[in-house]
Amino acid sequence: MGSDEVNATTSTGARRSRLEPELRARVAKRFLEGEYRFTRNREALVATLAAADRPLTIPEIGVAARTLAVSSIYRNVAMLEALGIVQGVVTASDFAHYELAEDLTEHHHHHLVCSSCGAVEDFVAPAQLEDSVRAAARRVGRKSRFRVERHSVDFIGLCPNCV
Amino acid sequence: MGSDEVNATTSTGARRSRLEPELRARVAKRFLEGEYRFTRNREALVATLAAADRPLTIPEIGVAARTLAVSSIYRNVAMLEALGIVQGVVTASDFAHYELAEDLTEHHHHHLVCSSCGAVEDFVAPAQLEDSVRAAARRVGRKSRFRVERHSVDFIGLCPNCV
DNA sequence: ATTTATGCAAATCGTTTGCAAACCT
DNA sequence: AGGTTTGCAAACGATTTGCATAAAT
Repeated sequence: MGSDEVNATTSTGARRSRLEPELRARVAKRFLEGEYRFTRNREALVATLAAADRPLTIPEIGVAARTLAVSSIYRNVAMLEALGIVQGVVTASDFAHYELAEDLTEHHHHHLVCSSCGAVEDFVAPAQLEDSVRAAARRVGRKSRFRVERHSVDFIGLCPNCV
Repeated sequence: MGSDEVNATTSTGARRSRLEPELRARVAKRFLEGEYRFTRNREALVATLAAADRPLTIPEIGVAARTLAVSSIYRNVAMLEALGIVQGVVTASDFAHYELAEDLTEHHHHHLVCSSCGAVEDFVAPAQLEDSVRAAARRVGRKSRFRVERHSVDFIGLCPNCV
């Protein structure tokens, strides 16, 4: 079916970069509140996600933090997600994608999802769209028992590589 | 017009119903164009999805079409997706969810996705939201090489069952 | 009669988990 | 020390696939 290649050498932004102090402090705080340790590996994982300009898969994270065992990446990503530091992005890809939570990045955005290869790109929506989405969310909250926590607006189509 | 439905039917909402003739004809046409056979099992599968008011998982489809082997459901759903009859819905659930394609249902809608249990409900968005989304989609088409085919607006949160 | 669809069971592969050694405070 | 974290390998489970049989045209 889907040839779902994740070429990890594409532009994922900076190489093994350090975490900016301010972000580092905020992440460290959440770790300590959760009574977890802020190890070098975990810092590298967060730094990798912070440096990327799009959600990354576990294999992609593994390339950037190659000292870390794959199983540990899975474990850490799950923990980071529980701590609200990382957020999963669902796509049709074989691999799950992860990105930093928005309250850490201060950068509300949405995704362009390729229906062919599952690749994900970020994009920032016009203010008008955000206003409409928020209004609709409030309305759902009024009309049903579903408690809306956040929203996602995805544009699904074909990325440049898939024509 | 005024009623955007947030139908929360019980977990197994689909009854073994027959396919309405008009829809049946349109689906059958696509099968023949694809040189596939419109078997009783496949008709039952489409009927099950048509009768549901939300995207279903493969196990849920299996309950409604219990004569069909699970592997055949997977195979048929994949084929239906390739034919554009069925559309996958990505959630955090362990199971993929599927629904009839929108050009068959004539019923454009979006989803409330439970972040806890992965359940999915349909909801119809206000016209204003749809206008904003379409405008943003056009803008993406202009500003990038990504070819937008469709969009999805999901509200993620907690369903009534998950408090 | 010939081609396609189905059922069954085995294989696949991303992800999870158990456990002993390595690590942090 | 007393705990947590890590690596390794084995386990897990949703989905896929090979092949012989059944059904459709």
